[in-house]
Amino acid sequence: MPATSPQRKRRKEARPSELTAAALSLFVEKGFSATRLEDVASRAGVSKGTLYLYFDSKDALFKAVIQEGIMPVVAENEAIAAQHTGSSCDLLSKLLDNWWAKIGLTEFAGIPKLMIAEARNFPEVAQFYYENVIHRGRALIGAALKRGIDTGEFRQMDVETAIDVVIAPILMLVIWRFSMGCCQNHQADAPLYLKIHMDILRQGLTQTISESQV
Amino acid sequence: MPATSPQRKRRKEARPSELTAAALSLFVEKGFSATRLEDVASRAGVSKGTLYLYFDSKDALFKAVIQEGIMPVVAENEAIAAQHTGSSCDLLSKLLDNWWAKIGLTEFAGIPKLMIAEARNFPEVAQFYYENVIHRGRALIGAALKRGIDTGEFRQMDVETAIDVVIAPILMLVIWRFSMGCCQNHQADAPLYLKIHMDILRQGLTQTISESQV
DNA sequence: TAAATTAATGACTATTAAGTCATTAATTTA
DNA sequence: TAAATTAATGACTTAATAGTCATTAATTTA
Repeated sequence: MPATSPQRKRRKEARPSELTAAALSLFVEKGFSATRLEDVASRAGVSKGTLYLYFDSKDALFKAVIQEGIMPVVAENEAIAAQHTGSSCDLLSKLLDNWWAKIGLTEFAGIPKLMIAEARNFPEVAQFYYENVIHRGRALIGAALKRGIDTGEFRQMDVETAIDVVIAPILMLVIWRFSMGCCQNHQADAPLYLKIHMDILRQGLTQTISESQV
Repeated sequence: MPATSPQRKRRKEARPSELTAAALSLFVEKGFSATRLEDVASRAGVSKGTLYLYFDSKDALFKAVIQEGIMPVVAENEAIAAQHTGSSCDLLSKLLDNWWAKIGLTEFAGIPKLMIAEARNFPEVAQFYYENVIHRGRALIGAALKRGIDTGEFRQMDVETAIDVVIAPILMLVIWRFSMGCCQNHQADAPLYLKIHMDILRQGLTQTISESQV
């Protein structure tokens, strides 16, 4: 009778999510290219061979991380936008708040930096991320801006370009944290940063009385 | 009498700048880590051994690229700020214009993305870049904002945070071009983008009459 | 409980690239 | 022009790491 637990455990169901969790941590910490699959496996408590039992390649592992953790948040935001009634500025605020809670405050906040860092060297992965996250995210902001212009809440503007101006400071905040952030002692105060960004945007986007009279 | 030119040329003076030029191209194209020094050497028309004759390591080669191409532009902008008379909004515009001409429109535009991508894995390089480029650049924008607040041209704001909001869209523009840009057919229209950014900023930063009366 | 199944292993192959150094050849000096 | 100097070379060493596969052992089925 073996009093000790067996050296190997067979846990077919639990492995994939344990592996994607380990992968997320390491991808965010080291980047995609610099993460060694042996480290992912060992953090998940299995051998490298086991990892390849569940994921065909490093690319496949990464796609699983995105599918599991980020795509559901995009879907949530699409639902928020569909249901929203009220000002367009409030809608922008709501979308930002949800993204901040589910991505900005979690380990997933490291993914935008990772994508920017590795997109060119891993075009297939980049394409997947673009179609499933970026494209849909931009469409959401674009629709909110267009809605505001149509109701007269926002002034006329080139929507595609304004999307970038709206998104950029928020992206930079998380990108910074996972890159150059290590160099400065002064870490940006995120809530204050987001408030100031929304303030500048609110005043910058809003139609002034003189404009509306033209 | 050898009619053919010699197989080897000894060109001690020209090698360093030829090597940094080749390095810049490849660093920007592939990233720091993924660039092979053998490729840098061969693009510069020499062997790998020769590269090591002039630069002790990959890190040293990168530092030379920054020192030669980016630090002079930072110095130019410091001079522009020191000499400026006129509105603070115009000063911001001038600084942006010079940066755009010397960095944004050249191969150096790829460096911000590179730094963000590799800072964590190459902390020594990141520290060098932070001290010599980022810190000085932020100080310039911060001084311009403070000047505007002091004269009453801009409203009261947290300067450190506002610096980020001012810089972020411009950084994202070049970061995008060298990363996810490959995924979308619609390349952002840079001049239009910069104009819209300055417009939103102008209105977003400016003190309104109601605020000044408080 | 014996046989069949399959989850898990880790040694192995193949490849890539940083950095070294003994050798070679262009150029300068005597 | 012969000797001394030094710029340039590229084969070599060393160290990673993605992905494979024959073997092992936990679990299920008969």
